[in-house]
Amino acid sequence: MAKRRPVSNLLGLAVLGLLIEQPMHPYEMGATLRERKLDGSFKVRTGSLYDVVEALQRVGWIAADTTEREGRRPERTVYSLTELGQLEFAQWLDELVRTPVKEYPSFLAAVSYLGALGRNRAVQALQERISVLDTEIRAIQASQDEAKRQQVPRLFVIEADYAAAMAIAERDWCVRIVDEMREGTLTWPARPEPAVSAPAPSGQAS
Amino acid sequence: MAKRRPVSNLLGLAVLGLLIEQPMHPYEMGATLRERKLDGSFKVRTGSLYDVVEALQRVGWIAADTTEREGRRPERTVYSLTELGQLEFAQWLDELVRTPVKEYPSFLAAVSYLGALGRNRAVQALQERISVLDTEIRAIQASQDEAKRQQVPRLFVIEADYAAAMAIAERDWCVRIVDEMREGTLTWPARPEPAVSAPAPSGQAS
DNA sequence: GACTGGTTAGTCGGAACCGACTATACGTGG
DNA sequence: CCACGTATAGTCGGTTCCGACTAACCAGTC
Repeated sequence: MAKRRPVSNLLGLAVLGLLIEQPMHPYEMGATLRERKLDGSFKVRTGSLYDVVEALQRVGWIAADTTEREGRRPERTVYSLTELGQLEFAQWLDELVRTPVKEYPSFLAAVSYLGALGRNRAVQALQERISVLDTEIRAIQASQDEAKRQQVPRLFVIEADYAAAMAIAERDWCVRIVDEMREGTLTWPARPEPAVSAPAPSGQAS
Repeated sequence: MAKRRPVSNLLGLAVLGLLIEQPMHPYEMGATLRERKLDGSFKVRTGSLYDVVEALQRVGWIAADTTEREGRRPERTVYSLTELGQLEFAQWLDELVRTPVKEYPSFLAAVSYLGALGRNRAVQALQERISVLDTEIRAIQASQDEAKRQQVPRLFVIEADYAAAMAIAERDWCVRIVDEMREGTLTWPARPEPAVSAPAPSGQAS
């Protein structure tokens, strides 16, 4: 099998992406990511940023350029992309697009135990989620409209498009489930608590 | 603000959910989760399991019951749900359903830099993803049909329903984007490399 | 001209996470 | 009847992650 990717933190991908344009020091990367709203796609944390930069340097995808210092402020180490890093960036990206990775969103976990909430509570909680999602969706769409008005090329805000599509799909699913619960299509098992699947005829507890 | 949840690992939710039915030792929890296919919703790792169980015990949501031992095999510590744990379980669940949490799926990250792949490579990679997703979707639907044939109540396999809905939405989005790229609705910026958003008329780099 | 709040830049230690490992028991085919 | 694979049950140590902290500088302002 292919050896595991040496830098797994996706923030590393963001770093490589930034360094394509120009050399930067870590703090600037963080600031730039926030400016461009990419902190909605990448979990930008100061600590992780410095760790990931070091890791990228260790494997030779980026290299420390200069270590400037203004006055007596802490040093700023500027990094730039190596040729290897450039190749690996494209490959990493390609692989991320090609191959879906198994992830564990918390709503999936919650849905797995939805039965344990009981019908009424489940319906109420789902309705609340729906209304929150609606708000989020409208916010994304508003910012998309704004981008369009400013003639930002769609490719530059395509991640918001994706985010909106997913949020809408989730909202629709919730709506469908709530409807089914209310119409009685989706029924609760006899006893409200257990989520056992097989009654297991051979008792083996003490 | 509300104090941060003392046990954040979602595997803890799964543990609580299992202990509602009956006391168990950690290894059995892992096995049971796998049997019930809940390892598709929760990231079940031996190490994490024991860590999370200890954490749950520390905060008093579960309690160590007995410490049995058969022959000279390692001890099995059996845990059971406390009353507090029962309440917290429902509350946690409720909150997870009510409130969407910001997450960072890797495809969102990839999409954020999709431009850097270049038109042709992006189209190819997306097509590959579409075909993988199609396979996954068919697999889920097959297992859903099987569950129906065995008359498993829908509530018990509802997480697969959700997973399928999300996968389909993602597939559809990818299809739409590929179409737009091919029809030329979604165009590439002049130079293929940079993903800069604002031209920033005031140069400020050294 | 000292104090306050914000920005720039980065360090550090603890918590969480997870893979690799240990060790016993069981079963079964040659 | 024993070697080998598999199931049972859990430990341990290294890496990753991240929040809280340090520390200098700047710009007002009372």
